[in-house]
Amino acid sequence: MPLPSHANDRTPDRVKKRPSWLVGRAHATSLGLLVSAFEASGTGLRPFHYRILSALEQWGAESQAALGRDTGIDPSDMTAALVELEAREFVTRRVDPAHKRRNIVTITASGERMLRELDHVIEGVQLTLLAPLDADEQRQFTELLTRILTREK
Amino acid sequence: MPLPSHANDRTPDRVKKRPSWLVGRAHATSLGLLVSAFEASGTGLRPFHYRILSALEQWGAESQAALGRDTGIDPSDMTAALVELEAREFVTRRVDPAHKRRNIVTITASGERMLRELDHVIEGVQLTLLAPLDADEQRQFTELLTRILTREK
DNA sequence: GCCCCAATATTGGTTGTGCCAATATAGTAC
DNA sequence: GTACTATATTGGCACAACCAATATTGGGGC
Repeated sequence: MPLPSHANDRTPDRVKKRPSWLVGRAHATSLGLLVSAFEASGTGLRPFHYRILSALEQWGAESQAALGRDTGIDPSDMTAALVELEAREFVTRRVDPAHKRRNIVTITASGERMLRELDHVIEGVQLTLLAPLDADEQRQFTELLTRILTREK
Repeated sequence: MPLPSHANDRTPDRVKKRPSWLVGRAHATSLGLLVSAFEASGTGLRPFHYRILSALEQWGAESQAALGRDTGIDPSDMTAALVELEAREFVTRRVDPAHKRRNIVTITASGERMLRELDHVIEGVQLTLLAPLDADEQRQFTELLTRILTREK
């Protein structure tokens, strides 16, 4: 359980004011909240399962390789994740008849229900994470982050 | 070399607009820049070495345990890091005569020079990371991040 | 002063994650 | 048809954060 470590410390001034450090700490906080919330949900799933289910819900059935490209998950890790999701009947896998080397992954009705349940879990994390900011500031923060990531002026 | 992975992808909408996801991606970007910059510097040091040297420069000689509390580095990892820093003569360690179980760690003149060199490396990373934002937005971003981390309204 | 507990440094191991290599299989391009 | 590419899977590696066990040493309670 990777809780936000190094929480109440005195960090050198050189370090603690740098955006790269702040972003790293924010990530640790966010990840800690996320993992805790998923654990507390009792679903036995983790954030990357949510990414997979989200991609399937949005783009429909896909091969494992396509799914990996959509979620940034390595093919080898994808195999393991899908075995878990299939065992819990949140997805099904069948060989594509037209392309027999492909596994077509499909989300089940139960998987869609789980996705919606996880939506609430994740929304709760956003609320906690951004609680110190008012609505306007939350929008600003999100917009600035997006700009940094898309590298757009 | 943990470069920012999952860079040019199509991420599910459910995922890609959430602050927790954006923060995670920003962290990956930042970390990639940081590690690359340290590698390119040819110093053979990594970001956590910088944290250690920074703490020593700011608060003076400390025991390893105190240093660990100041930098969020586990005592066992601290030992390994200090062995490296001592081998390169950026710090010295000697047993505290008054408390023989403590190692007093001191930064050397050479270590202080290295610290200043690394300052430039890190400043370059901040410039790259925040390049999409203008000066005002950079200040806003840093302030919002700080508020989130200190949990202050 | 003495005894028990806490602090320190160290070694070694565990866990989780992201990545890569090798392989077997199957489709595609020419 | 041959050579190349894509796919799924297994296994493993590297790295970081963290934890456990140990030996040593001080400090506090009595």
